[in-house]
Order: sequence, then structure tokens, then C-alpha cells
Amino acid sequence: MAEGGPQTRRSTPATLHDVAREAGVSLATASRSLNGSVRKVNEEYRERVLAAAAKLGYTPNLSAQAVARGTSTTVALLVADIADPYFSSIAAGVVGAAGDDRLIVTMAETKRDAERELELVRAMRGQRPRVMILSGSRTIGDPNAVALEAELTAYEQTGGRAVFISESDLPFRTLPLANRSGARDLAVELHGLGYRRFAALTGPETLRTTHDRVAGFAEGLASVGIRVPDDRLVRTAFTRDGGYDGMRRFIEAGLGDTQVVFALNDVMAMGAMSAMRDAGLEPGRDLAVAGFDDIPTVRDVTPRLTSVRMPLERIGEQALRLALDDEADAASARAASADVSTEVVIRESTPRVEA
Amino acid sequence: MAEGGPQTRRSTPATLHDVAREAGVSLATASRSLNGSVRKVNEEYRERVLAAAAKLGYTPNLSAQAVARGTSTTVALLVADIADPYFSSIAAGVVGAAGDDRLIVTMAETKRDAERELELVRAMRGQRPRVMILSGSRTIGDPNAVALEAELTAYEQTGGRAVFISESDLPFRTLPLANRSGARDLAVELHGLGYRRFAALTGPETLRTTHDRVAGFAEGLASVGIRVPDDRLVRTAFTRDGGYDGMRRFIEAGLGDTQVVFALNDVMAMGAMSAMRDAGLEPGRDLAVAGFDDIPTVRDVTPRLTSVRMPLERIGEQALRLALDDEADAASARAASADVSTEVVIRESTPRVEA
DNA sequence: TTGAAAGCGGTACCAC
DNA sequence: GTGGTACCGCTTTCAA
Repeated sequence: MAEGGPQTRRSTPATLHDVAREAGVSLATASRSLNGSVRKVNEEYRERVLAAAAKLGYTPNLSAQAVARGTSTTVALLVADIADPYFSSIAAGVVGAAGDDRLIVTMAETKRDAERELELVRAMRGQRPRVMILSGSRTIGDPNAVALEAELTAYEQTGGRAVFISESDLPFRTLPLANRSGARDLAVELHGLGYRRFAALTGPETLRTTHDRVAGFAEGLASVGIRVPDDRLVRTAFTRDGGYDGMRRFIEAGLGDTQVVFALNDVMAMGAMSAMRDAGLEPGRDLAVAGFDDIPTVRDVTPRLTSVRMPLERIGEQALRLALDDEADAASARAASADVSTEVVIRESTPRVEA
Repeated sequence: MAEGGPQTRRSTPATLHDVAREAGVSLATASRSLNGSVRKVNEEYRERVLAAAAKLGYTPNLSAQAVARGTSTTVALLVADIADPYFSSIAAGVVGAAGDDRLIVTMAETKRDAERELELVRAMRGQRPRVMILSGSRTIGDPNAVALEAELTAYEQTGGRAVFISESDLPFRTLPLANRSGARDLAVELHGLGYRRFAALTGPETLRTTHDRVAGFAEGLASVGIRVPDDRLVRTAFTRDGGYDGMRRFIEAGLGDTQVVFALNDVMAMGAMSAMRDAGLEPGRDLAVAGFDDIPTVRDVTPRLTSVRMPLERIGEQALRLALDDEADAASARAASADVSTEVVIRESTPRVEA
């Protein structure tokens, strides 16, 4: 391209001022016609302003509005990894619900790093978001927790609303997820199918979600008098690759007489099934597999994966509702969490055990 | 919870003013110490300001900064459906790259609706984002195209940068995706494996991506003297359920002697494989299947899915780079698109055809 | 270097 | 109802 060639004149966006002048009314009137709360503007003026705005291609400057009004229309969302179906589904719920309320959602990734998360919270506060939703699981004994609490407390004290998806131990609104009871139910159902010898592919023990799901699963089994041997609790990363790697190691170390392995989330389960195949084992036949979350793709793997359904999109929606709902008394929180309860979905990866 | 219980006093965030007062310096000095471009502030003052800011928990108000500076640090991202792995991977790329540049990304979903997309572009302009990335495929003959072009032109004229991921016909920067050549390569490779009779599960014919992939596939086959019969081009939705439904219909209508079906994207392919199984057919054995995009989960389905790899995260990154790169001469665009080229990945879903 | 002050684009209170 | 105007929080000239 030729340099210095003809170039459309670069201008600046039309301002409310421009609109008012064009319409021949005052700034105040223009503001009222375009955004004003209760309409109390002469119809004729109103129309002139609207016409002027259209003609000029005026779009209100949200930043300016935020400054003037002292409140923004932003909701900040923190996820561990947006490419992970668990988080992208939650994000879809948040984005959808936010759109309904004409709120804008900004997003950042913690990469499962507590330090980074803290920095991000700090950075996002700069946007003065109305709501901040933190969706990664908490880390037990996280040294950053106190700093995070301080940061969020300051945030709330200045008018913001922090919401955790999944329990946090921190004193903020929380959308509790039925990790524990879901895992418990799963254990019982599996027992009902005839399974007696279990293993689990778990995440870092400091991850609260890991802890809750393992605990729930153990409880469920305990209720029928079964225990998972320690050497059948394989610790690995909470990701697909973690699932693959954990299963590979487990196979190498010897499955023993294990009948079914509970992978703490679906992506891990999917990785685990791949590892089995790579080792010449057929999931569902040589070893049953169950996951957790019920992400959409578990219907499309073979065998279809038994899982614990979490209504992820709805969880995203409810988290936002919980934050926005200002009479967020216990009742509303209860309603929200009831709405996101789990359900065990038995599929082919855990066939009934023949007697 | 008791109503009207003790409640921490709700205050407003510390302002630069507060910091300046606390540090005993002027507003200007405080501003310069905290953000100022070239440092030219007495070290002692600087420290006092920093200390005051820390003490007060000061975070600059991004909106106010945007208003005062006349430029924001926002990048707006439009996707069709964030829960779809294709888009969530691209989003991950954008979010990652934006984070490196300390940019904030805001996201909205078009739900594949051109009307809605137009509205969203309009709404997002209110944020005065530095960059706007539109990642859904274009619709051929979209009546909204002219309005969209007008809106984006106005946006660019006022300093913004619009970038399309995938060709658009609209006069804006574009990160071209190798849909056509990728599909062409796939066709040739499949032919090389011995396949001779093809079918395709395609999206709406008005969807540019559909068009390009179908055209490329047809070209590739044409180069080896093969043609896909019209009645083996099944039109369906560009989603997992579309793939399922299209395959179901195709099976009902009769597969004939079809050897392999090309699903225009991986999620469709996964749906299609499930439909086959539900109909008692084994993918890869009774009928080969190939997809496109190479989303992460295709490694974990059975049989592993042959696909055309698109470096989705990198695509997201490059789209942002392309927008930000101000000497975005042809060279940079070329470099970016070279970086996002495709590669056919043959897996078990398309076994070599025995002679 | 530092500080006073004039904006930036809007909102909303206060008279008229 | 309408317009004048004092802010909102921050940046950036411009003098001192």
C-alpha cells in the first residue's frame, strides 16, 4: 500500500455535546432523552435528539457514564481456563444472564494460580465492576487467601459484590456446588450396580473441589461398608492430561482387582479412557469409568460416560443472579443452590456388574 | 440472618485525590507517580505517594482513566457460542494475549444471529474498545452486512480497530483461515487412503465457512476426478446436534455405498458418530468419518477422529496482534496468517481402505 | 520538578 | 419540562 495515501479522516466519536448542539437543545435535555430514567422530556425535543443521535452515530461513552454515575455496568468473571468445557459452560451462563440485564462481562484467566488470581482481582477492581465472579475452586491452606479476602472485602466495602462459585471458606456470597453429595450419590449408585472395588483419579489434595468430591465418594462408599485403599487414590492434575497421565501410572503400577475408577471430573475421565485404550484396555469392559460434571461431550465418547450432572450454564446464571439480587437473603441463596443440584447419570461406561 | 444487623460501613473507593492528600502532594504529582509516562517525580514524593496508595488500597479507576485519556484498554470479543470448543479455544488465545498486554477483554455471544451481532457491535462500541474482534463466520448475502460495515467503519474512523477472524468480504483487517485449502488437503489425503465415495455433513449454505470448506473439499476431490453426489451433501446445523441429526437423516435416507463422511467441523463429527452408533453402525469401520478444527477432545473419542488442525488458541492471539500491530502492513498480516495454517491429521476414524 | 486548573464525556441537582 | 452548572476521577497542559 502506498504510504500517505488518501485516508479517511480520522475523527473522534460523537459526544452528547455534539448531539445536543445538532438537536438545538441543552446537554441536560439530550442526556435525558437518550438515557434519562423517568421520561419527562417534551416529545418533540425527544425526537429531535434521537434523530440527531442517529444522524451522528452517537453511542454513549460507557466509561464516562460510569464515572458520572459512580457505578458501572460491568461484571468481571475469573475462570481457571476458558478452554476447559467446565469453565466455558459456566462462562456461557454468565454471559447469557449478563446480556439479559445489559451488563458487560469482562473475563480473565487465573491459570489455576492463586498468586495470579490475586493480581487479577486487584486489576479487575480498577474496572469498578458491579459484580466479580470467581469460579475456580479454592485451594485449601492457600497463603494468599488472607490477601484475597482483604482485597475482596475492600471491593465489597466500596459497593461491589463478590461471588464464589463453589465453597470458599471466605466470607462472601457463594453458590455452593453439590460436589460432596453428588460424589456420595455416585458412589451409592455404583455400588447398586454391583461395583465393590473402587479406585479414584484425584486432583491436588489442596484443591477444595478435589477434597469435597473425594470425601463425598468415600462417604458414599462408607455407607455401604466399603473403603478405597490408599494405593488406589491416584493423585494427578485436574485436567485432561492429568487424567491421562494418572491412569497411565495407575495401570503401570497395577490395577489389581479394581472394578471401577472414579475420575474427579469429566475431562480427566476422558483422558483416563484414552490412556486405557493406549494400554490395550477397553473402558467399560476391562475397567469401568465414571466422571463428574457431565460436560456436553461425555455423550459422544465411547462408551458414553457415567457422570454427575452439574447444570453448568445455569450455575453461571445463578452466580450472577446471586450477586445482583440485593435482598440476597438466605432464601434467594437457597433457591439458587437448589436450582443447581446434581444428578447421577448412569451410562455405558459403568455397566451393571454381572453377579 | 438478622435484618439491620451490624454492617461494615460502606464507603467509596479511594480516589487519586485521597491518595494525594494522604501523601501531602498535589493531584498531578500523585497521578505522575502512580501512572505517569516518563518518570520525572522526586523519589521521595514518589515513595510517599506509593505508600499512601498502598495504605488506602487505591486502585486507579479505569473508566476515569479512559475518559481522561480518551483511549481505553479494552478489547471486545464477539463469539457465536462460548460453550463451543472452537470459540472457547479462540477466546483463550485472545484472553491470553490480551493479558500479556494488560488489556481487558469483554465478551459477548452472537448466538449465530446476524441481527443480534449488529446490536452487540453497537453496544460494545459504547466501551470505546481499542479493538473489536469478530470471530463468528460471515453469512453470505447477509442483509445486515451493510449496516455492520457502516457501524464498524464508524468505529474505525473514531480510532478503533476491527478484526475479523475468517474471511468477511468486509473492508476490515482479517485473519484469514485456511478453510478452503485445509478441506482440499483433507480430500486429497482421504483419496490417498483409498477412499472413493464421499459424503459431507454441511452447515447452512449461507455460512461462509460452510461454503469454503465444501468448496475446498470439492476442489480436492475434483483434482483426483471425483465428485460428491448432491444427495450426499447433507445440510444441517453447524453444531453437535446438527451433526447428530444430519447423520441420522442421512442414515435413514440410505447411505448407499458411501465410504466416508466429512463433517464440516469436529463437534458435528462427534454428533454424527453418536448418531451412527445409535443406528448400530460403527464409525471408522462401517463408515469412516472426518472432521475439521481438531478441537482437543477429538483425541479422546473412539475412534480417534481424523481432522484438519486449526491452531485455535494461536488464531485468537494472532487476531489480537493483527489488530494491535499498527504498522499492520501486508507483511504482518501475511506473517500472522502463515502462523495459523492448517494441517491434516489422519487418525483411526479414517483407516486405510483395503484394496 | 511541581501544582493549579482546564478538560474528558456524562449525570443530576437546582433554579426558572 | 428545560437549561445551567457543579461535579465524577483522572490526565495533562501551562506557569511558576
